[in-house]
Amino acid sequence: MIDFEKELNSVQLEACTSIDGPVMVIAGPGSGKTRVLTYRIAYMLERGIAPWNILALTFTNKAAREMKDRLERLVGSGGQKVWAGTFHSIFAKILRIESEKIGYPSTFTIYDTDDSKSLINQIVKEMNLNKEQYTTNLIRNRISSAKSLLISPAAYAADEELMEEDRQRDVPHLFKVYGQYARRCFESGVMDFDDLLYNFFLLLQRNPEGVLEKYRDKFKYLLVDEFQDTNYMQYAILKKLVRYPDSPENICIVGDDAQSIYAFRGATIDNILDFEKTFRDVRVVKLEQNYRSGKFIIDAANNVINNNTQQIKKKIWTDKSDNKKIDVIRALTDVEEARKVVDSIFELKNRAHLSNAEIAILYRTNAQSRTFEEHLRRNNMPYRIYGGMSFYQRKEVKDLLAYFRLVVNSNDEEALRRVINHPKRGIGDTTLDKLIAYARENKITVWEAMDRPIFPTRTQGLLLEFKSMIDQLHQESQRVMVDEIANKIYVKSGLSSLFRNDSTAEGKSRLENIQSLLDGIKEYVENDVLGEDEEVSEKSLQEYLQSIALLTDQDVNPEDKDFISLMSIHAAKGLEFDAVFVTGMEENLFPSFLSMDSPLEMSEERRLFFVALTRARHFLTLTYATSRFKFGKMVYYQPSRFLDEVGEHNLKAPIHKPQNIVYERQSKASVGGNFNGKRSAIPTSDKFQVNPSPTAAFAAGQEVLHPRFGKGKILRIEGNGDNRIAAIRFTLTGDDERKIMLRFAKMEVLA
DNA sequence: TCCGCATGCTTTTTT
DNA sequence: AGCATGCGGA
Repeated sequence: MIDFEKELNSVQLEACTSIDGPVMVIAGPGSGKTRVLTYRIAYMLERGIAPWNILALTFTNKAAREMKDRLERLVGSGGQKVWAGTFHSIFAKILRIESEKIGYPSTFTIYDTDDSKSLINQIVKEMNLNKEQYTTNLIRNRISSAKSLLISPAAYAADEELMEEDRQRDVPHLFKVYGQYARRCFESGVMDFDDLLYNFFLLLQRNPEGVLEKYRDKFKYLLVDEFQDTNYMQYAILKKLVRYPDSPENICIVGDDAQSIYAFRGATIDNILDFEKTFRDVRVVKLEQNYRSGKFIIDAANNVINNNTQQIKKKIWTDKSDNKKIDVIRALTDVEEARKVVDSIFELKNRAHLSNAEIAILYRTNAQSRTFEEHLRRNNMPYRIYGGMSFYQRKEVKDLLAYFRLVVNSNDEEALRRVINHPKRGIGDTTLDKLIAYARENKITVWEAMDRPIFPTRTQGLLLEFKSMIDQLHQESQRVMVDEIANKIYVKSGLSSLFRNDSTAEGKSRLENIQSLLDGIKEYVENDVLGEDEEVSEKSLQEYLQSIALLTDQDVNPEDKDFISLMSIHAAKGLEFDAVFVTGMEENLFPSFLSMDSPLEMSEERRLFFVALTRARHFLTLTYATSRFKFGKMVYYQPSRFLDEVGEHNLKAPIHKPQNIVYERQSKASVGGNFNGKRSAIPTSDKFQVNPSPTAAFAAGQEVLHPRFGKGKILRIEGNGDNRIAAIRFTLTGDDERKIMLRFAKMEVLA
């Protein structure tokens, strides 16, 4: 029996025991959020709720694992039966069971970001579009944003506003790329990361009585962690599961609007605001007591976040007497910054006896890790960089995995393209292009095209040889254990002899990586991790692939645990360390130059800084350099505005302000391109805070505020009923007028 | 078809 | 400064 009253403070207790009906827990940093989540589940189990009726969703595998571990410690093995995992992994698991209902094979494979990009490039090439305009990232971001707003290719093409945006960006045919991309994924039996959510939504949408009812009935209690990071689509899925006539609406969302740092990825704070409106009688619990950081850190964090206007009112506080002030280190260059940080780490270790594992170096962009890495290595200090290339993204690992994928799902086009001529077997680009073109013309998959007699005998022979090898392996994979088939694929593919004949240093390290991949598979097979549910128990190659497709580098556990952590602030969310260095505190770097002319993006940067500050338990150091190398060139920087917001009384010493330096104005890159992306004077993401007025309220002559275009004047109104269109002249956009469909627009009448 | 070298481009943040 | 891409030669 757990003594809930003893182990929780009164607010935490309330959050844990209010298990019926909708609950919103606003949890400040370090307020015992994970504790609440796990104790809440434990409480439910004690009350006799079956573990398989509980669904707990997180964003990262790490958070899910931590929740499961702590739950197990609390309630024993019964906790394993709770459905706890990331949005992506849980939905993937269900999709695998129900895939046929949306026309997918149960053997569907998953495209990672690189595969998606590669397919997009392929399509752009096939459509003869100019790739200077149709850049991969732009297209990918647009497609991804569309999906997270549940906009299908057809709906995209029909959406005048999106089409207008694409014309503005000089990519009027983007909708066709989206259509082709979606079709190709579907026909290849693959899903990208977004599809795992998007298709799950479709699954529920299209099968109201079969599937939707089943899962509504199954998941009687929902818990959602980091709710502030959910996007429209994720929230829509949650509502599907919880909102229906006579639903008990047992959903508990946990989040903190002050820690919302993924708006760029489509996460929207509106979800938190909407939650209270959508669900009736929401019980709101605010966890404000911080058990993590010293009082100067807490005060600094509060000072910083108070510079943001829009937020749910709360103030984090601590009763800790920790009296260590925040240190600020100024350096002349990025190299000196790294040196001083390393010096400071030495000092901390000596003076406060910290172990490496209790120290973290954080930065805004991953590129900044390099100098720190060099200095740490030079000083023989163990470190680990998160957010670089994950193990599974290494070329040699991906190559072998691509073979696995092809064996599981022979229609996986990207896997095929990757391995068909690796190792070299005389099937070059020309052949491959022809094959793909033929498949498209005849509306068959590339795999099916391979045994059509369209090539000279020699090429045909090579193709057939390859095809029958994969076919054979596929047959075998049905009978044999995963580790055995994995080894067989490694040998039969020719990769094994390729590596064995490579005696260079890189070759050796590649071989080591392959070996540890194969070892990992063996471990996977032997490790009898019970599936969360009896429905999925048999271990297939497909299941293995699915389990690793969703892993990030944070999920690979190193042998030696005592290392200094280097990571982006985004990656640090949810973590805490005794000593934290927040580096690169410079204007245009943090806050990023990309956020400079948008108040909304600036507040996100500030929330990011808030997250950075609150990672620290005792020692917090902010560092900045007045110059650093960028693309081989020296660039000068000014100290970040955020340094001033911390409050001087929280600092060990006042900030040294450099004088008489001419700062270079940075230019903006024109990449980006999700709906939050930006380019030219016309913003493409919401930049203005708007209180939408009802559609009927608009009339000619009014001054209005549009979330993206800013202030404008309504020249006239055209059409009527649902199709009323306002012709508006916006100050910002510079053109004569813009037509806005009032039914969709979220505009506010100002005067 | 394959390999080597020159060129130009990069930088948010990530499940 | 480093990496991917593209082009030309074998």
